[in-house]
Amino acid sequence: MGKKKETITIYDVAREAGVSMATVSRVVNGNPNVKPITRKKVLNIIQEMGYRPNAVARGLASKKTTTVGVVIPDISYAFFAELARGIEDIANMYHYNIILCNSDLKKEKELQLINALLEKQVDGLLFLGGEVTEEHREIFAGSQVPIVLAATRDDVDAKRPFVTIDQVQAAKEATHVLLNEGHERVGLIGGPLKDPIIGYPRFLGYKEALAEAGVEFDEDLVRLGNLRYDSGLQTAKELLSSEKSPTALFVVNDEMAVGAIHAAQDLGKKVPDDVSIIGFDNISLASQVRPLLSTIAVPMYDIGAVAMRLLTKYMNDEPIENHQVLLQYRIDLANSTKLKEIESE
Amino acid sequence: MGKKKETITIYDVAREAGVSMATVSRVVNGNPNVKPITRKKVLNIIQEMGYRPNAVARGLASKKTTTVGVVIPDISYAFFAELARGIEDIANMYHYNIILCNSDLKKEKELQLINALLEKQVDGLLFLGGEVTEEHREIFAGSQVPIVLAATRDDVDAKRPFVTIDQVQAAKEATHVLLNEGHERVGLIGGPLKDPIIGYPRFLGYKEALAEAGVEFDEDLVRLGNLRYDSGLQTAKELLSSEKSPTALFVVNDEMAVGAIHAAQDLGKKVPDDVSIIGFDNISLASQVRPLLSTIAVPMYDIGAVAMRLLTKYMNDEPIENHQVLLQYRIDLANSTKLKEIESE
DNA sequence: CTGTTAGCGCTTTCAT
DNA sequence: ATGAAAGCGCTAACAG
Repeated sequence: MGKKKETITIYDVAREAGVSMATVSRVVNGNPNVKPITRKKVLNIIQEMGYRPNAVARGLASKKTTTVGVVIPDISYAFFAELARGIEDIANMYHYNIILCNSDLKKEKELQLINALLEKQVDGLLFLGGEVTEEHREIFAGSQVPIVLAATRDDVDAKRPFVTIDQVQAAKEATHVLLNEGHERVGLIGGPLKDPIIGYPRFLGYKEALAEAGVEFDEDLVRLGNLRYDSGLQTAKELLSSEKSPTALFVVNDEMAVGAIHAAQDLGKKVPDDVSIIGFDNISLASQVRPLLSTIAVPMYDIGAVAMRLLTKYMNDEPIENHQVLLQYRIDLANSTKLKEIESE
Repeated sequence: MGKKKETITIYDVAREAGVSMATVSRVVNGNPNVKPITRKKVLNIIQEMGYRPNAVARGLASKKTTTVGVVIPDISYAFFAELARGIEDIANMYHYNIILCNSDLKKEKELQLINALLEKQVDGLLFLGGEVTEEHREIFAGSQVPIVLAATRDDVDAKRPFVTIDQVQAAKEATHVLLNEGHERVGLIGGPLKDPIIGYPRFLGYKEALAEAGVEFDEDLVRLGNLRYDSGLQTAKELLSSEKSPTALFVVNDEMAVGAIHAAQDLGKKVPDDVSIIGFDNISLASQVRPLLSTIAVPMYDIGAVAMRLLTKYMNDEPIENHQVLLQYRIDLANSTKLKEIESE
């Protein structure tokens, strides 16, 4: 595997080309202050010798690595994979590479990963999902590099930049879609309530919508899952075969929502005739199920892209208007709900 | 965002602790040749000063970055996301970080990314998907670091390490599942035939199975898609509403296969009663559809994990038995086919 | 067990 | 337009 080949450095190129290291450096970095003929000569030697600049040495000397760290809960989860794609595309566009780390939402792992990334001298950091605790803030504060939150926010540190959507509002609107269909019993399949990013705010939106509609909150119509398909299938089965089975379900993410659709169908119920279901996220699965899932369309790719773009601005000291951005979501009514028009509040 | 803070180095720690840089370095790197009391003192100073080792400087001095490059077609594609998770988990376990790059299977982009990763002095490289061309081989050969292929292989360079499955054989077996049900017209929804990783070998497996069964290959029963759901939906609709509509379909990946299931259902056909369908990959979608999709279960996570583990062996000069590994796949018969027992050849 | 001393390969003033 | 030289922060012999 080609071991042991002596590495050829900028010094070797300089010697062969009969110029100084500085000049080779200028050529490599596209500095215009090089006579065209010199540039050509150097370029030729570089080609001949197969010289490849050492980015680590460059990083040490210039204090820039053109690498950003990305801490993400789980890349195998469709929602985050899509987000990551947005991040990487923009990073690539600005000539950055990303070091991708899965945190599984574990605080200790998050902290350890953030530290490791800072040690690697990333030029910036994107932190996704997971709660921002005091320990996070401490590390963030001690870091020299810009850090942007994506798909989450820090309610304590009011200054921390972020890119996400208004979770509570979106959840409220999703619930209203069902309430507007005239259901008496609108159930909820939620996520863990300690989860400050999904579980809690979407639960809150549900409750607020009920309150606004003057419908009493009924604990018996609520089940909490772990955001995975099986969990949606399971909890929906419970709910739909319970005594006061809801005739409409707000499920806080698509994966569980599709599970809920199948639960209903397995119980012999028609969706949306017997039970209306609305999800949240708009992952591709939402359009790969029958009936097509109505859902809150979260601009996942854009959240990643915008967050990365924001980060590049910090890294290049560009002027920034909005340090904290709430992206628009869309209510995407398909065939798992009855109403076809978007009701505004 | 905490800019401008003077960076504190190993030298500062050494001074404060009244020891040499070398000793601090030893402490930081867990070198046992340090008197416990000295270690403790240094550790305290490190803590007090909030010293964070600079991995870039370390990388330059030690010629090791504990970072590996990963070139992957598209992280937002479930198959690769799962693979990436396997890669990252093992990388993490061995204290490596991964730089993740999407290539979209574009040759030029692949080459450019590989070069960028090598410039960044990654300790190793994982290359997934995409054809390995002569230009790839040239760069690989000129590189100093180990390079392992995952989910693909190089049929020209017989020495290039890889971890994947036997695509042709698996496709053959998938087709046999359908043939064994006694169908006269077994159709194929394939991928691009120029794709040497999925499209071509799985097509080959299909043809070979027909040949073995003494069934004549009929071009009219074949459609090629782009591996995405919509494409499966579309091509299956064509095929199933054509004159000699097949009564069984081998679809070369799950996403298209689920599209095919829905196409059949949209046409009022029952799966598997009117048409049997078998997919390939076993992404989570396969178990999130009704009927549950029968498929070739590819150990995606394991391919990533094993490839990464193999790479660590190269990086640490560990002895290696198998430089090229074909992982086992499983035939996962669910409800989109009729037969419930695995037929061996 | 600890310190000294060279670099690692490149960028970056500062001269010229 | 080009060169000389001083680091960047750390590891790795080599002494002692």
